[in-house]
Amino acid sequence: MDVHFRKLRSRFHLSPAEERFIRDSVSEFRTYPENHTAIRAGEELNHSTILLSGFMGRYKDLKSGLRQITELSLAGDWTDIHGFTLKRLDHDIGTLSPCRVALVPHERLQVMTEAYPRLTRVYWFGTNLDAAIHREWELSLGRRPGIARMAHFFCEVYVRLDLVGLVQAAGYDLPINQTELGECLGLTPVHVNRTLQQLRESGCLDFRAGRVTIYDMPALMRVGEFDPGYLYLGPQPL
Amino acid sequence: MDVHFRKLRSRFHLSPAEERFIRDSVSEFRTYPENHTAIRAGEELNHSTILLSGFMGRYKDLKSGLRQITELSLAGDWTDIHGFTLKRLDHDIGTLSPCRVALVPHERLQVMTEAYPRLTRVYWFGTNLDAAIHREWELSLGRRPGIARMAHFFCEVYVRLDLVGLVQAAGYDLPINQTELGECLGLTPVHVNRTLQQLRESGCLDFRAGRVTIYDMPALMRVGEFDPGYLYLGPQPL
DNA sequence: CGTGCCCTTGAGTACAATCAACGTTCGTGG
DNA sequence: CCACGAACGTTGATTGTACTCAAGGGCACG
Repeated sequence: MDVHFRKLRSRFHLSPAEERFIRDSVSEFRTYPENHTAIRAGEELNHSTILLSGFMGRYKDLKSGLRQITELSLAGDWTDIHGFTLKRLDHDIGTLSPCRVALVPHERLQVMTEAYPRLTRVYWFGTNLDAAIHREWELSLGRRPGIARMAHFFCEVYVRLDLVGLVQAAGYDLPINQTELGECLGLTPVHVNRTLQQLRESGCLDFRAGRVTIYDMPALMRVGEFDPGYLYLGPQPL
Repeated sequence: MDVHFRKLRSRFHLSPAEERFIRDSVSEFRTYPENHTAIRAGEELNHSTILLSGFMGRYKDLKSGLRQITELSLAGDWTDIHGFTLKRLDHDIGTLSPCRVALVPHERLQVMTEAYPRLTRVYWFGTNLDAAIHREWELSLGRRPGIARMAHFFCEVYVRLDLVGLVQAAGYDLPINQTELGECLGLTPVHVNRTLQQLRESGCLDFRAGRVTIYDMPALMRVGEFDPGYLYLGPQPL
């Protein structure tokens, strides 16, 4: 759970009572294998999930089989706290790697909204941050060319992983394949491959075998026109 | 304000006290002209806005001048309640037509989170619904071909306007031009024009002079692969 | 040592962008 | 009242980014 509080504390001060309330709210820990669908669209929900380690994603599919990942969940994130108010999701949630999660019953979140208004606002902020990430991806998918979209994506994941100490000197682990990367970027696997080669040749970045190596972050940010404002980093007023 | 409560009541029961609290929270009514930027990205916020009539949008821009509209706000919607927790936005908010709005100070929303937990959950639901719409647009922008994207868009607006009685027999008013439609769909104006012609020729729909006329809704839904599940229509558990 | 998964490459295609011009409508001012 | 300009819509020609189809290569694992 520490990774969750670490992420929270990067933006907000939490009282001991608030932190204790959340710690005491976990009803169960689980481990999921790679490529496991944890929640299916439409299914009735009575708990939400905190991702402790690994990578999960939100998936939406077309009948044609084409699939879009609409957001990546990283260690420390709620994967589905929006399910607390929505009660069923409009998308699947699945793992991209083996994952460890903590489950929190919705009754506890209900109690939270009644007894811990500040904590409620903190988590409301969290879902609004998710929406901000969705919007940035809409901009990428709608308007950025493939290479900028990809560069922007790697910048975002860099910054978000850095929040929880998962960035090392020259890069980070991202255990997904090129097809899944394409599902994030709205590109076919073949085109992902060719675009990756462009980024490699430009000397910005390498991505292979689930490992991102960044050679030139400023250049990468320039290519992706990356501005982290939408991630609301650092202490927030609230 | 009635249009706002009408939309709320389509999904939730509101107590008289809750409704009164919101009515009493409006500090000001305003009228904006067409094409007015009401909120700029990054600007510090101390109120949120309910759209009473007209059409507004959330805009994100690239340096190149390309622009993406990430969501449309319709009469009855909060345009920026996410600003309550975020305190500044990652996008501009502007009008697509002349608009009438009601402003609610953030102090009142703060009080709401402390005294009206159920109302808080209702509005939290609202921002989660916004995120669901963002996700559906990500799917459109990333994976649907232009014509399906456009058909899907017109279906969504149809359903959302219908909620507040703004759909007439054969269609609805949508006072935007082809360039703005392209900014919603991630298409250039020229391509929007050609795609519209395809929809016209197929007999599904006509869009001209700010008016959408639907000739064959089932066909339109088929073209856009539209399933309204993501709009969480009808009474919600919460 | 296959077999399957993933990555890579090549050739051809297509959807959508770009560039450029022209038409229509409408409001405004001479 | 007509001329003009601006905004918007339409069309044609051309280009290019990204997709499709197809095949081959590397590597891990049973």
